[in-house]
Amino acid sequence: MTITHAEENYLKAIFTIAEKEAGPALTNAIAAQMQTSAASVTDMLKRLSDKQLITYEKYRGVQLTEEGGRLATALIRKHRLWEVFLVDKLGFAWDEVHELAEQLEHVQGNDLVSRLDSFLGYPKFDPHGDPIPDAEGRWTFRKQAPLATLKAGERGIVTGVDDHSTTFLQYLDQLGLILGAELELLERFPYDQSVRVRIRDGRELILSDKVTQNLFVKIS
Amino acid sequence: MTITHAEENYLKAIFTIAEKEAGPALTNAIAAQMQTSAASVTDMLKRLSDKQLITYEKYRGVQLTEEGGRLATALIRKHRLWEVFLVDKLGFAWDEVHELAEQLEHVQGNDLVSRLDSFLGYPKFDPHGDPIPDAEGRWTFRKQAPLATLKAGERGIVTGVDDHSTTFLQYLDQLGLILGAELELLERFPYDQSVRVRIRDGRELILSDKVTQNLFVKIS
DNA sequence: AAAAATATTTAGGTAAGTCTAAAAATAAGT
DNA sequence: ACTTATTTTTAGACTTACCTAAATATTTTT
Repeated sequence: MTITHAEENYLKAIFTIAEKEAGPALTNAIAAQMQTSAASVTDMLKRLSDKQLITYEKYRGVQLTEEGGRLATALIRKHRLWEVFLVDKLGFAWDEVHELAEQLEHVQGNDLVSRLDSFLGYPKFDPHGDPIPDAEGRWTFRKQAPLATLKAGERGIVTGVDDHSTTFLQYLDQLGLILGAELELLERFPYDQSVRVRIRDGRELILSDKVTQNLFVKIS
Repeated sequence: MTITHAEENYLKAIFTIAEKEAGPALTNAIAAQMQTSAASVTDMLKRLSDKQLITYEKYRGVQLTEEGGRLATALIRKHRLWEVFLVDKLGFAWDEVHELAEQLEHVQGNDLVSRLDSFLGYPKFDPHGDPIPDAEGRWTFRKQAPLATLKAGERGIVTGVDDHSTTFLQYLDQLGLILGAELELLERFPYDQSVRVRIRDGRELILSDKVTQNLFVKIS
C-alpha cells in the first residue's frame, strides 16, 4: 500500500496535535494545522481510515493506529535529521530550514535515513532542540522547562523553543540566545512578568513574558 | 507560475531526448522515456506549451523554449549534485542513487543548490561521469570516447558510462572498472569485437562489444 | 497513388486532493 | 429544554496527471 505525501503530512499533523492536546485530534484543529478547510480534512480522514492509519468516528475526532503512529514518528525523525543536515552541514540558519525539511522528509528509499543519521553522528536533537526519535521510534527526553519557571538567582542553559516562528528564532539569534547559551536569571519584574538575565559575555537582557514562556532551559 | 514535479520531469525527458537525437522530441520517444502512454504525453505537452516552456506543433514534436531549457538544466544540475552527495557523503554505490536523486531534485528552496554545490566542493562530474552544469547552466565537456574506439596498445582512464543501468554499473564494479580506473587495450578480437584489456593491478579482462560501447574513456 | 502501418491526438473516464456552499450533528447559552 | 452557535460532514465542482479506446495524421510500402 502506497502512502502519498499529503497523507504523510496529515499523519504528522494528527500526531503533533494528539501530543499537544493529549486526546483525539479534532477536524478543525487538523484543518488549522494543515492550513486547509475542514471539508478537505474530513475527506482525508476517510482515506486514512480506509487505510487503517487512523481510527475515525464521525464527529468524534481521530486517533492514530499503531501503524499510523509509526509512520508519523518516522516522518518526524526524517524531518529533524534533515534539519540537522541543513544547519550543521549546509550552514543554514535555524529559522530557514523548516520548509526545506518539509520537502526532504518525503524522500523515500532504502537506507537513506539510517545513512543520513550516521553521517550526522546520530544526533539526538534538531537545531531547535526538539528530540529526534531513533530508528525504532524511541524518544530521548530532556529535563527542560520554560525560562518562565526559573527563579531569581538560578542559572540555565538554552535547550529549545516552543514557538518555532521565524520572527522568534531570529529575535533569539539577535539576542545571542542560541542553543547551548548559558544564562542567569537576575530578577523578575512582577508588573509584567518580564525578567532580567545575564548571559555569558556579561551582557544583561530584558526578556518579555512571551519570550520566557517560549524558551526552554535546562536548570544548571 | 508554479511548475509541478511531473512537468519538471517532462522537461528533463525532453531535454535528454533532444540532446541525444539532436532534433525535436517526438511524442512516442517522450512516452518511452517517461514510461507512460502517448496520450498522457500529448496531454502534458499542451500544458507545457500553455506555460511557454516548450514550442509544440501537433504531430511535429516539441522543443524547449529558453525558459524550458533553463529549468531542465537546473533540474539536471540538482539531480547530479544530489548523486554526488549520496555517493561521496552517504556512501551509496553508484548504481543505488538514481531513484533517490530523482526525488531530491524536486526539492526547492532559496540557496539549497548553491550551498549543496559548495558543500560538495563544486564537483564538475557526477558519480557516473556525467557533467554537472554550473549555476549559469554552463557545461564542462571532456574529451572522452567509448572504449570501443581505442586501438590496441592505447591506454585510457575510465571517465563515464553511456548505459546507466544497475546491472551494467554493478558489473563494472565487479570488474574493478570504476571511474578513474586506468586500462590498456591489449588486443581486439575481430570475431565479435570483444577486447582484452589490462588494468592497473595487472589483471587482464575480456570485455564484450556491448561493454566497450557503453564505457567511456579518456585516451591517455 | 492507394493501402497498410505507424504515430499522434481526441474523447471520455478515474483518483487524489483541494475548494465553497449547504446540510446535519453536537455543544453551549439562556 | 429549547434555541443559538459551533463543529463537522456531505454535495458538487475543479485541477492535475494519469488511463484506454477510438479517431485522425503522417509515413511507409507496394
